[in-house]
Amino acid sequence: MADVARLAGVSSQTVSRVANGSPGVIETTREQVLAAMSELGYRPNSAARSLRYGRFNTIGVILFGLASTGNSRTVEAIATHAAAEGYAITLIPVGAPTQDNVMGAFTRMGELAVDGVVLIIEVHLLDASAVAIPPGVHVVVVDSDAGDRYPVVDTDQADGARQAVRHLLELGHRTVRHVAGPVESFAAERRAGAWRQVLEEAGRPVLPPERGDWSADSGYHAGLRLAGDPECTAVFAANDQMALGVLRALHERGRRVPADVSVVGFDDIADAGSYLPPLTTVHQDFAEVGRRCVDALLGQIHDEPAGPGTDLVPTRLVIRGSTAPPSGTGG
Amino acid sequence: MADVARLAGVSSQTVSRVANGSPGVIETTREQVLAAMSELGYRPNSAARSLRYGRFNTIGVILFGLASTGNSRTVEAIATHAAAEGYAITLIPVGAPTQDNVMGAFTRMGELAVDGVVLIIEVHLLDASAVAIPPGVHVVVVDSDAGDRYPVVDTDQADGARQAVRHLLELGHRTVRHVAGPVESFAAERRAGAWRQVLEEAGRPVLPPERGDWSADSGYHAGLRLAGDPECTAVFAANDQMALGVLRALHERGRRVPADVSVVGFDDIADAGSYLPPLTTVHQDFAEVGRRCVDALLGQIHDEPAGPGTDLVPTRLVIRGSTAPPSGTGG
DNA sequence: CCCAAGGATGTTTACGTAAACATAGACGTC
DNA sequence: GACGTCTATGTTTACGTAAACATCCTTGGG
Repeated sequence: MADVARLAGVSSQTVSRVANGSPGVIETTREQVLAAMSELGYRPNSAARSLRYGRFNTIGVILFGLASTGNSRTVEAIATHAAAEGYAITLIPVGAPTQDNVMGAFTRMGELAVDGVVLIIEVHLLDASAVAIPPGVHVVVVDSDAGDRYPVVDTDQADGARQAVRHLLELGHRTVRHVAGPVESFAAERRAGAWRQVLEEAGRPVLPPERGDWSADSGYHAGLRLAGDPECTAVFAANDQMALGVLRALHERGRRVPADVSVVGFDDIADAGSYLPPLTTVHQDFAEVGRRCVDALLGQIHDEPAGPGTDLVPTRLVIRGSTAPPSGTGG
Repeated sequence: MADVARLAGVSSQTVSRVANGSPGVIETTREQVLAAMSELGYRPNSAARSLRYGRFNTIGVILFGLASTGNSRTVEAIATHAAAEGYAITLIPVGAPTQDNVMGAFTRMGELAVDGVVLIIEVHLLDASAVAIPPGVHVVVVDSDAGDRYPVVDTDQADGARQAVRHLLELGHRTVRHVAGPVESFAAERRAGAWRQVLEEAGRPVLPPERGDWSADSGYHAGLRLAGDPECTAVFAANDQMALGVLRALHERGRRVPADVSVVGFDDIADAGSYLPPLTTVHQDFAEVGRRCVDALLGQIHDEPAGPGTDLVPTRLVIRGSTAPPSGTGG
């Protein structure tokens, strides 16, 4: 900056004014400064700016991985929306969901140049770790039941699951089997809970859910078990990838979808419409989740008080070709 | 920091020494300082540190979106590996692959607190934009033909495609149809080029490729066109999602896979093994790509000279259930 | 023609940290 | 016991920026 000032024959303060578009710089001077800036390839030092302003204009995102569809799409939405607001995104990956790793992430985050953090990890892991979120760091949590302690933004998991199960019951299925996600996942538990609740309210039998790990492969193995049960005519899988595995298992065992068995997924990932058959599933608006996260965080950063509470983004059932009334045998 | 020093009864320099683990601090003093630090909840200001050191310990990643499987997995690998090296990742999303947007991303990057950048965007867009990478910012490019100007890390697209096409020819197919990715994509062009080359070398007819946009839906439409051609017995899709669409189209048109038509994909995404039938595909090692990006970038940052050149990560054909010799009719 | 007002620009200072240098005390050696 | 040496700690300074304040010049009115 000093070099630019020297070359342009002005003071560094004037350079600063030009760089920030402050008023009070005459046109000819501004042009000289701009010329000097481009000649020297000057670019402002953001570290010095941050030091001066006390802000980083950066949001941290702590997560376990981008592998899961939901995470990567939420992160993308956060990044896009934050960029529009002049904020950058710093990714803080946590290797495996262990206590040590979560602790490590928070330690690192403490040293990180962020004004706020979006947590896309299970908060009970946070509680288990003896690490508190550093005071002064603003937080928004995604996919969690921590609404009593933090501002939470989440898809309305329960309502989505209810729509899925009700759809199957309305088609005439006697009951609905469930392929659940891992117990550690709050979203998985919410979906399973809503599934159970709808069945109980309707007075239908509730068979124990199969348990998967979100992967298509785990869905396949769950599907093989379900395919062995001739009574099973409707399956609600906790995500689309497990639903894909279920479809494969049913196909291999000669059970037609949807003629013999109906299948519903959750997420509405881009590929779901191309499955065999195209998958009926619950659409999640990941972009909206990301957007609300950023808005909530920026609100906090800009000193708007933000207490705990849960902000639920609605879901919508997308009916495709994997669901139909049960065939004659069932009723 | 001054407060900590005052509370511990030492100078700020001693606090700094404790914070950085520098030698020359006696044990009792260190403990006093640590006690004061935790009492006051002190955490170092990374902006000041960056200003002092002239480094940010941060790597920027510029990309179009996380939607594509490859991108999100590469980014995840970059983030993980960078974290292990003490670097954070800043995500710089570019809305759409337009010249303006790319320019904007680079302008923002110029102001960003990064020591280096991984570019996961087509470099010809960069060239088209009248924006140069700011001098002093180190760059590594992924998925590009810019090996003559920048260090490039990439999957060995051509070899992967060759393996796929040769596999189909070796099974006895007369020729292989191709569902290509968008023309703007270097990876798509590389795969298409290798497909054509193998066919020409083998003296087989080269029919015009179908063109998709990576999505399963575009693969579906391409597949519908191919399904209408009874001569078509083997399809090489430029990615797994388009292959999924092709599978669906063939299924709808009553062409069995692999009995009537063999299909090969590219990427080996997690779900590929659960398609109907499980997809034969080319495995890409995204984690390795990410790792090499970080290594190359850190090498540059640490003043190891790094000229242009392309670092290719090998691929591997994964044979599953979607390929077989052509049925009697073909020969 | 002089002075007040206001706009353009320069000067000083502080942000939080750590390197470089300075100091002061302890210890060993002859 | 005096001197050099080493260790623990303190003091000064600079990193690049922008707010706050100071200065200078122009302009217009009396």
